[in-house]
Amino acid sequence: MARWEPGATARLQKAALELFTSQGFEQTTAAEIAQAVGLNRRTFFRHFPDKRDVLFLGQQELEGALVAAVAQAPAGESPMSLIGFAIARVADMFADTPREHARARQTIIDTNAALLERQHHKNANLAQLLRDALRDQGIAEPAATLAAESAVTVFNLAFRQWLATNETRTLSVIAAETLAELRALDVRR
Amino acid sequence: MARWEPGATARLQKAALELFTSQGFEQTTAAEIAQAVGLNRRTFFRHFPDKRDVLFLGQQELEGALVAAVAQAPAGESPMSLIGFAIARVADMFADTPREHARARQTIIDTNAALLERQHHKNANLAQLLRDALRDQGIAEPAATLAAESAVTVFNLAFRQWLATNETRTLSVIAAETLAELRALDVRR
DNA sequence: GTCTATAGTGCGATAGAC
DNA sequence: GTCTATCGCACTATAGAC
Repeated sequence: MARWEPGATARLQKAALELFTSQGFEQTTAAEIAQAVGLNRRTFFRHFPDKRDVLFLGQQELEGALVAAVAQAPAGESPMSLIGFAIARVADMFADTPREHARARQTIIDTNAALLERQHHKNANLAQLLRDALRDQGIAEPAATLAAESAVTVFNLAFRQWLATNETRTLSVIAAETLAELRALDVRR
Repeated sequence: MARWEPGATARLQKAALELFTSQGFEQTTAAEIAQAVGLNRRTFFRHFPDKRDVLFLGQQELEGALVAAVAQAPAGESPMSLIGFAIARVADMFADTPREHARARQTIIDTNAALLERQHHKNANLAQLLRDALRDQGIAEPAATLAAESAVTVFNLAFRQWLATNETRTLSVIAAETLAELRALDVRR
Protein backbone atom coordinates (compact mmCIF):
# COMPACT_ATOMS: atom_id res chain seq x y z
CA MET A 1 0.00 0.00 0.00
CA ALA A 2 1.30 3.40 -0.96
CA ARG A 3 2.30 5.97 1.61
CA TRP A 4 -0.87 7.78 0.66
CA GLU A 5 -3.69 6.78 -1.60
CA PRO A 6 -4.68 9.42 -4.14
CA GLY A 7 -7.95 11.32 -3.91
CA ALA A 8 -7.89 11.82 -0.17
CA THR A 9 -10.26 14.77 -0.44
CA ALA A 10 -12.88 12.80 -2.32
CA ARG A 11 -12.53 9.80 -0.02
CA LEU A 12 -12.96 11.99 3.03
CA GLN A 13 -16.08 13.55 1.51
CA LYS A 14 -17.55 10.16 0.74
CA ALA A 15 -16.86 8.82 4.22
CA ALA A 16 -18.23 11.98 5.80
CA LEU A 17 -21.48 11.78 3.84
CA GLU A 18 -21.95 8.18 4.91
CA LEU A 19 -21.16 8.79 8.55
CA PHE A 20 -23.31 11.92 8.71
CA THR A 21 -26.18 9.99 7.16
CA SER A 22 -25.95 7.10 9.56
CA GLN A 23 -25.19 8.89 12.83
CA GLY A 24 -25.86 12.57 12.20
CA PHE A 25 -23.52 15.51 11.72
CA GLU A 26 -22.86 16.47 15.32
CA GLN A 27 -22.46 12.90 16.46
CA THR A 28 -19.64 12.41 13.97
CA THR A 29 -16.25 13.81 14.88
CA ALA A 30 -13.59 14.91 12.43
CA ALA A 31 -11.29 12.24 13.88
CA GLU A 32 -13.83 9.55 13.06
CA ILE A 33 -14.09 10.61 9.42
CA ALA A 34 -10.33 10.71 9.06
CA GLN A 35 -9.93 7.31 10.67
CA ALA A 36 -12.55 5.81 8.35
CA VAL A 37 -10.25 6.42 5.40
CA GLY A 38 -7.02 5.67 7.27
CA LEU A 39 -5.94 9.26 7.82
CA ASN A 40 -5.02 11.35 10.80
CA ARG A 41 -7.46 13.79 12.34
CA ARG A 42 -5.05 16.61 11.59
CA THR A 43 -5.01 15.64 7.94
CA PHE A 44 -8.76 16.16 7.77
CA PHE A 45 -8.27 19.80 8.65
CA ARG A 46 -5.58 20.12 6.04
CA HIS A 47 -8.15 19.22 3.37
CA PHE A 48 -11.04 21.22 4.82
CA PRO A 49 -10.77 24.44 6.78
CA ASP A 50 -13.55 23.20 9.02
CA LYS A 51 -15.80 20.22 9.54
CA ARG A 52 -18.78 21.70 7.73
CA ASP A 53 -16.80 22.40 4.59
CA VAL A 54 -16.56 18.70 3.79
CA LEU A 55 -20.13 18.95 2.47
CA PHE A 56 -19.59 22.08 0.40
CA LEU A 57 -17.19 21.26 -2.34
CA GLY A 58 -17.53 21.98 -6.01
CA GLN A 59 -18.40 25.49 -4.92
CA GLN A 60 -15.47 26.95 -6.83
CA GLU A 61 -16.51 25.37 -10.11
CA LEU A 62 -19.99 26.74 -9.58
CA GLU A 63 -18.71 30.22 -8.93
CA GLY A 64 -16.44 30.12 -11.95
CA ALA A 65 -19.20 28.94 -14.27
CA LEU A 66 -21.59 31.59 -13.05
CA VAL A 67 -19.17 34.43 -13.55
CA ALA A 68 -18.04 33.09 -16.93
CA ALA A 69 -21.62 32.81 -18.17
CA VAL A 70 -22.26 36.46 -17.43
CA ALA A 71 -18.90 37.60 -18.76
CA GLN A 72 -19.43 35.80 -22.07
CA ALA A 73 -22.94 37.10 -22.60
CA PRO A 74 -23.45 39.48 -25.54
CA ALA A 75 -23.12 43.14 -24.63
CA GLY A 76 -26.14 45.29 -23.93
CA GLU A 77 -28.36 42.61 -22.40
CA SER A 78 -30.81 43.46 -19.62
CA PRO A 79 -30.14 42.27 -16.04
CA MET A 80 -32.91 39.70 -16.34
CA SER A 81 -31.47 38.28 -19.54
CA LEU A 82 -28.02 38.08 -18.02
CA ILE A 83 -29.14 36.13 -15.00
CA GLY A 84 -31.10 33.94 -17.38
CA PHE A 85 -27.82 32.98 -19.07
CA ALA A 86 -26.13 32.37 -15.74
CA ILE A 87 -28.93 30.22 -14.36
CA ALA A 88 -29.13 28.13 -17.51
CA ARG A 89 -25.39 27.55 -17.49
CA VAL A 90 -25.30 26.43 -13.87
CA ALA A 91 -28.36 24.25 -14.26
CA ASP A 92 -26.60 22.47 -17.11
CA MET A 93 -23.70 21.68 -14.80
CA PHE A 94 -26.04 19.58 -12.69
CA ALA A 95 -27.37 17.65 -15.68
CA ASP A 96 -25.57 14.45 -14.79
CA THR A 97 -25.50 14.77 -11.02
CA PRO A 98 -27.33 11.84 -9.46
CA ARG A 99 -30.48 13.15 -7.81
CA GLU A 100 -30.15 10.66 -4.96
CA HIS A 101 -26.71 11.89 -3.99
CA ALA A 102 -27.84 15.51 -3.97
CA ARG A 103 -30.88 14.54 -1.94
CA ALA A 104 -28.83 12.74 0.72
CA ARG A 105 -26.54 15.73 1.03
CA GLN A 106 -29.40 18.20 1.30
CA THR A 107 -31.14 16.08 3.91
CA ILE A 108 -28.10 16.26 6.16
CA ILE A 109 -27.78 19.99 5.68
CA ASP A 110 -31.47 20.62 6.35
CA THR A 111 -31.37 18.87 9.70
CA ASN A 112 -28.51 20.88 11.15
CA ALA A 113 -28.52 24.58 11.92
CA ALA A 114 -24.76 25.00 11.56
CA LEU A 115 -24.82 23.42 8.11
CA LEU A 116 -27.80 25.48 6.96
CA GLU A 117 -25.93 28.52 8.12
CA ARG A 118 -22.95 27.57 6.00
CA GLN A 119 -25.15 27.00 2.99
CA HIS A 120 -26.79 30.40 3.34
CA HIS A 121 -23.35 31.91 3.57
CA LYS A 122 -22.21 30.16 0.40
CA ASN A 123 -25.33 31.44 -1.35
CA ALA A 124 -24.57 34.96 -0.23
CA ASN A 125 -21.03 34.69 -1.58
CA LEU A 126 -22.35 33.38 -4.85
CA ALA A 127 -24.70 36.35 -5.12
CA GLN A 128 -21.84 38.71 -4.45
CA LEU A 129 -19.67 37.24 -7.21
CA LEU A 130 -22.58 37.34 -9.61
CA ARG A 131 -23.23 40.96 -8.67
CA ASP A 132 -19.64 41.86 -9.53
CA ALA A 133 -19.93 40.07 -12.85
CA LEU A 134 -23.09 42.00 -13.64
CA ARG A 135 -21.36 45.26 -12.80
CA ASP A 136 -18.58 44.34 -15.20
CA GLN A 137 -21.26 43.96 -17.87
CA GLY A 138 -22.32 47.53 -17.26
CA ILE A 139 -25.27 46.95 -14.93
CA ALA A 140 -25.46 49.75 -12.38
CA GLU A 141 -26.47 49.54 -8.74
CA PRO A 142 -28.87 48.77 -7.25
CA ALA A 143 -29.95 46.70 -10.26
CA ALA A 144 -26.81 44.55 -10.13
CA THR A 145 -27.35 43.46 -6.53
CA LEU A 146 -31.08 42.96 -6.95
CA ALA A 147 -30.62 40.84 -10.04
CA ALA A 148 -27.78 38.80 -8.53
CA GLU A 149 -29.74 38.00 -5.38
CA SER A 150 -32.79 37.15 -7.44
CA ALA A 151 -30.78 34.78 -9.57
CA VAL A 152 -29.52 32.87 -6.55
CA THR A 153 -33.03 32.69 -5.13
CA VAL A 154 -34.43 31.39 -8.40
CA PHE A 155 -31.72 28.79 -8.68
CA ASN A 156 -32.13 27.54 -5.14
CA LEU A 157 -35.86 27.33 -5.45
CA ALA A 158 -35.51 25.39 -8.69
CA PHE A 159 -32.93 23.14 -7.07
CA ARG A 160 -35.29 22.32 -4.19
CA GLN A 161 -38.03 21.54 -6.66
CA TRP A 162 -35.64 19.33 -8.62
CA LEU A 163 -34.95 17.32 -5.46
CA ALA A 164 -38.65 16.84 -4.69
CA THR A 165 -39.96 13.32 -4.92
CA ASN A 166 -41.89 12.57 -8.11
CA GLU A 167 -40.19 15.46 -9.89
CA THR A 168 -38.92 14.20 -13.24
CA ARG A 169 -38.14 17.38 -15.19
CA THR A 170 -34.52 18.43 -15.62
CA LEU A 171 -33.09 21.20 -13.49
CA SER A 172 -32.72 23.38 -16.59
CA VAL A 173 -36.42 23.21 -17.35
CA ILE A 174 -37.45 23.88 -13.77
CA ALA A 175 -35.03 26.79 -13.46
CA ALA A 176 -36.29 28.41 -16.66
CA GLU A 177 -39.86 28.17 -15.41
CA THR A 178 -38.97 29.60 -12.02
CA LEU A 179 -37.24 32.55 -13.65
CA ALA A 180 -40.36 33.17 -15.71
CA GLU A 181 -42.37 33.22 -12.49
CA LEU A 182 -40.07 35.87 -11.09
CA ARG A 183 -40.60 38.10 -14.12
CA ALA A 184 -44.33 37.63 -13.73
CA LEU A 185 -44.34 38.62 -10.04
CA ASP A 186 -45.14 42.22 -10.74
CA VAL A 187 -47.95 41.73 -13.21
CA ARG A 188 -49.68 38.98 -11.21
CA ARG A 189 -53.10 39.36 -9.71
CA MET B 1 -24.60 45.04 45.61
CA ALA B 2 -27.38 42.68 44.71
CA ARG B 3 -26.64 39.20 43.53
CA TRP B 4 -27.87 40.28 40.12
CA GLU B 5 -28.39 43.69 38.61
CA PRO B 6 -31.34 43.91 36.22
CA GLY B 7 -30.84 44.00 32.46
CA ALA B 8 -27.97 41.56 32.33
CA THR B 9 -28.66 40.80 28.67
CA ALA B 10 -28.44 44.42 27.59
CA ARG B 11 -25.31 45.01 29.66
CA LEU B 12 -23.61 42.00 28.14
CA GLN B 13 -24.49 43.23 24.66
CA LYS B 14 -23.12 46.67 25.35
CA ALA B 15 -19.87 45.34 26.78
CA ALA B 16 -19.51 42.90 23.90
CA LEU B 17 -19.93 45.63 21.28
CA GLU B 18 -17.28 47.72 22.98
CA LEU B 19 -14.81 44.88 23.39
CA PHE B 20 -15.36 43.62 19.85
CA THR B 21 -14.77 47.13 18.54
CA SER B 22 -11.56 47.65 20.46
CA GLN B 23 -9.95 44.21 20.17
CA GLY B 24 -11.88 42.34 17.53
CA PHE B 25 -14.42 39.53 17.74
CA GLU B 26 -12.10 36.54 17.82
CA GLN B 27 -9.69 38.15 20.25
CA THR B 28 -12.48 38.62 22.77
CA THR B 29 -13.51 35.59 24.82
CA ALA B 30 -16.94 35.02 26.29
CA ALA B 31 -15.33 35.00 29.74
CA GLU B 32 -13.94 38.46 29.12
CA ILE B 33 -17.33 39.90 28.19
CA ALA B 34 -18.97 38.35 31.24
CA GLN B 35 -16.23 39.60 33.52
CA ALA B 36 -16.59 43.12 32.13
CA VAL B 37 -20.10 43.30 33.60
CA GLY B 38 -19.32 41.30 36.74
CA LEU B 39 -20.81 38.01 35.60
CA ASN B 40 -19.58 34.50 35.22
CA ARG B 41 -18.61 33.00 31.87
CA ARG B 42 -21.31 30.38 32.32
CA THR B 43 -23.91 33.09 32.72
CA PHE B 44 -23.01 34.56 29.35
CA PHE B 45 -24.07 31.32 27.73
CA ARG B 46 -27.35 31.41 29.63
CA HIS B 47 -28.24 34.69 27.93
CA PHE B 48 -26.91 33.83 24.48
CA PRO B 49 -26.84 30.36 22.95
CA ASP B 50 -23.51 31.26 21.40
CA LYS B 51 -20.98 34.05 21.27
CA ARG B 52 -22.10 35.41 17.92
CA ASP B 53 -25.67 35.81 19.07
CA VAL B 54 -24.75 38.66 21.36
CA LEU B 55 -24.72 40.89 18.25
CA PHE B 56 -28.03 39.69 16.84
CA LEU B 57 -30.75 40.66 19.21
CA GLY B 58 -34.00 42.41 18.47
CA GLN B 59 -34.40 39.81 15.77
CA GLN B 60 -37.63 38.56 17.26
CA GLU B 61 -39.27 41.98 17.22
CA LEU B 62 -38.24 42.32 13.58
CA GLU B 63 -39.72 38.98 12.69
CA GLY B 64 -42.95 39.74 14.51
CA ALA B 65 -43.37 43.12 12.82
CA LEU B 66 -42.73 41.68 9.39
CA VAL B 67 -45.27 38.91 9.77
CA ALA B 68 -47.83 41.24 11.35
CA ALA B 69 -47.50 43.76 8.53
CA VAL B 70 -48.32 41.12 5.95
CA ALA B 71 -51.08 39.57 8.03
CA GLN B 72 -52.81 42.91 8.52
CA ALA B 73 -52.63 43.91 4.88
CA PRO B 74 -55.96 44.14 3.02
CA ALA B 75 -56.94 40.95 1.25
CA GLY B 76 -56.32 40.46 -2.44
CA GLU B 77 -53.11 42.46 -2.70
CA SER B 78 -50.33 41.42 -5.11
CA PRO B 79 -47.10 39.91 -3.77
CA MET B 80 -45.23 43.11 -4.60
CA SER B 81 -47.73 45.25 -2.72
CA LEU B 82 -47.55 42.96 0.29
CA ILE B 83 -43.79 43.09 0.54
CA GLY B 84 -44.11 46.85 0.11
CA PHE B 85 -46.15 46.95 3.31
CA ALA B 86 -43.73 44.71 5.13
CA ILE B 87 -40.66 46.69 4.10
CA ALA B 88 -42.25 50.00 5.03
CA ARG B 89 -43.21 48.68 8.43
CA VAL B 90 -39.77 47.35 9.24
CA ALA B 91 -38.06 50.47 7.96
CA ASP B 92 -40.19 52.51 10.35
CA MET B 93 -38.92 50.42 13.24
CA PHE B 94 -35.43 51.73 12.56
CA ALA B 95 -36.58 55.34 12.49
CA ASP B 96 -35.02 56.21 15.82
CA THR B 97 -32.08 53.83 15.79
CA PRO B 98 -28.85 55.83 16.00
CA ARG B 99 -27.00 55.40 12.72
CA GLU B 100 -23.63 55.34 14.49
CA HIS B 101 -24.58 52.39 16.65
CA ALA B 102 -25.84 50.40 13.67
CA ARG B 103 -22.68 51.31 11.78
CA ALA B 104 -20.38 50.10 14.57
CA ARG B 105 -22.26 46.83 14.77
CA GLN B 106 -22.17 46.28 11.02
CA THR B 107 -18.46 47.04 10.87
CA ILE B 108 -17.74 44.26 13.33
CA ILE B 109 -19.93 41.82 11.44
CA ASP B 110 -18.39 42.70 8.09
CA THR B 111 -14.88 41.97 9.25
CA ASN B 112 -15.57 38.46 10.51
CA ALA B 113 -16.61 35.50 8.40
CA ALA B 114 -18.39 33.69 11.22
CA LEU B 115 -20.50 36.75 11.97
CA LEU B 116 -21.34 37.34 8.33
CA GLU B 117 -22.41 33.75 8.17
CA ARG B 118 -24.73 34.26 11.09
CA GLN B 119 -26.21 37.37 9.51
CA HIS B 120 -26.90 35.57 6.26
CA HIS B 121 -28.59 32.84 8.25
CA LYS B 122 -30.79 35.33 10.08
CA ASN B 123 -31.76 36.85 6.75
CA ALA B 124 -32.69 33.45 5.41
CA ASN B 125 -34.88 32.79 8.44
CA LEU B 126 -36.54 36.16 7.98
CA ALA B 127 -37.29 35.34 4.36
CA GLN B 128 -38.79 32.03 5.39
CA LEU B 129 -41.14 33.62 7.92
CA LEU B 130 -42.17 36.23 5.40
CA ARG B 131 -42.81 33.51 2.84
CA ASP B 132 -45.14 31.74 5.26
CA ALA B 133 -46.98 34.99 5.95
CA LEU B 134 -47.43 35.55 2.22
CA ARG B 135 -48.79 32.05 1.82
CA ASP B 136 -51.29 32.78 4.56
CA GLN B 137 -52.41 35.75 2.50
CA GLY B 138 -53.16 33.44 -0.39
CA ILE B 139 -49.98 33.87 -2.41
CA ALA B 140 -49.08 30.58 -4.08
CA GLU B 141 -45.63 29.12 -4.68
CA PRO B 142 -43.23 29.89 -6.17
CA ALA B 143 -44.41 33.50 -5.98
CA ALA B 144 -44.41 33.49 -2.17
CA THR B 145 -40.77 32.43 -1.89
CA LEU B 146 -39.60 34.71 -4.70
CA ALA B 147 -41.36 37.72 -3.20
CA ALA B 148 -40.16 36.97 0.33
CA GLU B 149 -36.53 36.63 -0.73
CA SER B 150 -36.79 39.77 -2.82
CA ALA B 151 -38.14 41.69 0.13
CA VAL B 152 -35.23 40.71 2.33
CA THR B 153 -32.79 41.62 -0.42
CA VAL B 154 -34.40 45.02 -0.92
CA PHE B 155 -34.38 45.73 2.78
CA ASN B 156 -30.75 44.75 3.25
CA LEU B 157 -29.64 46.78 0.29
CA ALA B 158 -31.54 49.77 1.59
CA PHE B 159 -30.07 49.24 5.06
CA ARG B 160 -26.53 49.23 3.65
CA GLN B 161 -27.25 52.42 1.79
CA TRP B 162 -28.69 53.97 4.93
CA LEU B 163 -25.42 53.23 6.74
CA ALA B 164 -23.31 54.81 4.01
CA THR B 165 -21.43 57.96 4.94
CA ASN B 166 -23.06 61.16 3.69
CA GLU B 167 -26.42 59.43 3.39
CA THR B 168 -29.04 61.62 5.04
CA ARG B 169 -32.36 60.19 3.82
CA THR B 170 -34.42 58.05 6.15
CA LEU B 171 -34.42 54.28 5.83
CA SER B 172 -38.09 54.38 4.79
CA VAL B 173 -37.36 56.61 1.83
CA ILE B 174 -34.37 54.59 0.70
CA ALA B 175 -36.28 51.32 1.05
CA ALA B 176 -39.20 52.59 -1.00
CA GLU B 177 -36.85 53.68 -3.75
CA THR B 178 -35.01 50.37 -3.75
CA LEU B 179 -38.28 48.49 -4.06
CA ALA B 180 -39.20 50.64 -7.04
CA GLU B 181 -35.87 49.69 -8.61
CA LEU B 182 -36.71 46.02 -8.18
CA ARG B 183 -40.02 46.45 -9.97
CA ALA B 184 -38.22 48.24 -12.78
CA LEU B 185 -35.65 45.46 -13.23
CA ASP B 186 -37.58 43.73 -15.93
CA VAL B 187 -38.46 46.72 -18.05
CA ARG B 188 -35.01 48.23 -17.90
CA ARG B 189 -32.79 48.61 -20.92
C1' DG C 1 2.13 15.41 14.78
C1' DT C 2 1.52 17.37 19.58
C1' DC C 3 -0.21 20.95 22.53
C1' DT C 4 -3.27 24.52 23.83
C1' DA C 5 -7.10 27.82 23.91
C1' DT C 6 -11.70 28.28 24.10
C1' DA C 7 -16.57 27.51 22.53
C1' DG C 8 -20.24 25.25 24.16
C1' DT C 9 -22.73 21.75 27.51
C1' DG C 10 -24.32 19.12 31.71
C1' DC C 11 -24.97 19.11 36.38
C1' DG C 12 -25.30 20.41 41.09
C1' DA C 13 -24.99 24.07 44.46
C1' DT C 14 -26.37 28.66 45.94
C1' DA C 15 -28.59 33.04 46.48
C1' DG C 16 -32.09 36.06 45.97
C1' DA C 17 -37.26 37.24 44.47
C1' DC C 18 -41.93 36.01 45.22
C1' DG D 1 -41.89 26.90 50.44
C1' DT D 2 -41.18 27.65 44.79
C1' DC D 3 -38.99 29.77 40.94
C1' DT D 4 -35.34 31.78 38.59
C1' DA D 5 -30.74 33.75 37.91
C1' DT D 6 -26.13 32.94 38.95
C1' DC D 7 -21.99 30.31 39.84
C1' DG D 8 -18.33 26.86 39.51
C1' DC D 9 -16.57 22.79 38.08
C1' DA D 10 -15.63 19.17 34.79
C1' DC D 11 -15.97 17.66 30.21
C1' DT D 12 -15.79 17.22 24.89
C1' DA D 13 -14.46 18.66 20.33
C1' DT D 14 -13.02 22.10 17.15
C1' DA D 15 -9.61 24.78 15.43
C1' DG D 16 -5.32 26.88 15.37
C1' DA D 17 -0.48 27.45 17.15
C1' DC D 18 3.89 25.57 17.62
